[in-house]
Amino acid sequence: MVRPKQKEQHPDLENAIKEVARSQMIENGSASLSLRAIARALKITAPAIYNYFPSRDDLVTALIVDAYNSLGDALRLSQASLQKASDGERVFASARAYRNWALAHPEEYNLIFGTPIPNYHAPMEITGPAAAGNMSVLIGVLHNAWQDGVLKTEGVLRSTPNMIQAWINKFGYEGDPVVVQFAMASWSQIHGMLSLEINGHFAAVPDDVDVDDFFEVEIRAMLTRMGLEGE
Amino acid sequence: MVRPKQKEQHPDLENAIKEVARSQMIENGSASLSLRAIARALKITAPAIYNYFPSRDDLVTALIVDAYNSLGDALRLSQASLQKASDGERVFASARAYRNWALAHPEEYNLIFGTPIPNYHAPMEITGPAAAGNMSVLIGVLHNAWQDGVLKTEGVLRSTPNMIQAWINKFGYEGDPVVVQFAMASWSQIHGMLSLEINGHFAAVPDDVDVDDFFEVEIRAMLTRMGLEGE
DNA sequence: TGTACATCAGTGAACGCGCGTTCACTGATGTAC
DNA sequence: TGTACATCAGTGAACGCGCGTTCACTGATGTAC
Repeated sequence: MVRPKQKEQHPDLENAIKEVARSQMIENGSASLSLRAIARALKITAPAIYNYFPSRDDLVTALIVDAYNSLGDALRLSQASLQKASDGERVFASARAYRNWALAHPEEYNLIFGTPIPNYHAPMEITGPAAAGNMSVLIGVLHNAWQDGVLKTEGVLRSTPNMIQAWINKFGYEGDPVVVQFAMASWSQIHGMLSLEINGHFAAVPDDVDVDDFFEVEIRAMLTRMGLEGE
Repeated sequence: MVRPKQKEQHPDLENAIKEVARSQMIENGSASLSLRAIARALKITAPAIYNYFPSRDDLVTALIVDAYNSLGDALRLSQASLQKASDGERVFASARAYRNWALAHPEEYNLIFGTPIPNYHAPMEITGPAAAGNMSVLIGVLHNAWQDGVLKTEGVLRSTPNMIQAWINKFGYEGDPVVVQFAMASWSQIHGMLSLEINGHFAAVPDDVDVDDFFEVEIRAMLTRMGLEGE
């Protein structure tokens, strides 16, 4: 067999590897990601991948970081076009962007937030900041609302500092801790709905169900709680 | 090597297999469950397992059903001792029971609600009813509150029927659909917090964080929304 | 009570498979002259 | 412009491993007489 010309079939093999890895995660789940299967799909041999990633785990880490950044981009993009919008609209937009990203990239969403991959341990010094970056977008939006004085901070049940303060100590935030609390709460709620939706727990037949409206209603209720009515 | 006396080392091998499977899931994650590893731990040979489970998938299915039932037992147990409690207290108790079960059985929780195991497809006719059974406990608690007339049903944002009605059509419920909506919403919120907590997303150092109070506050806010104040 | 026998849970070898990773290599490419 | 050469991306064989599953078997057990 004639050897194919180098760099012609795959002008950017590193990204091609990640692309194929992503599409194989969609088919078989992220836990069964295989270097040999990726190589087969790209019509190269498995050892060639080692020119780009030192090991399978490094490829997984790269995919995780990409996923965090991709989600972060989507969140930031949702805010970019809303300079004149109300704070409530901004929160709503970020929630929708979060969901739309997750629905468009379910396997990457599970890769980040789902059951950890067996025998893989994410290096916290790499994935930690990437994760916190996304959290910061949500906190930022709520922080704006707080600065605008529209966030409901009085008569609100507050967590004792445990978890909230731990986050602040680690990643830093100057402002009312209730902003972080609300961010965590909103995140939890959004994640809960998405996790159940993506993995088909809202109905016996996964494709049978339209969750859009349920999501909208729940986000609206969340906004009400935070004093950010309407849109 | 002398053959060990049958039925002496493992008087109930079927359950021993499931026990070992559960403990191996805790160590390595449910996705890497292996018949050979289970056999090794039990000091039997792998084919012996086939006397109890026709295939690996059937073992997984049995574990899933067990997990659903175990969770369901915990939920029902939380209600059994509360005959004279308020509706709010009952909802609170079920939420706490849900969380306590999940924290005590994180890998089983992920097995049920986390990323699906690669190359395994749950038979819906078996796992569907098991899942719905647990949902019914939560619906039942809220249904009681509704019958008592304390559930907030006026001025509440309601989902258009899509998803809620699909559930009702499938599993049946006679009463205000808002009860099912609230059940789904509460479930989502609880699941969101637990999924993030169990998989270590609330802090860079998983064991560093006490989520108890955060959980309590969020459940309280949820109760407020549903009109089920106090405890 | 003692003996012959059927049962069937568990064995051990084997099947075909896919995996991550290593290694010496090769040959297309781009560069230096 | 043409030629010699260094580079290094990708190859192909091999490593040791674990997996689910099948199969004919064996021998401890409990039962029937």
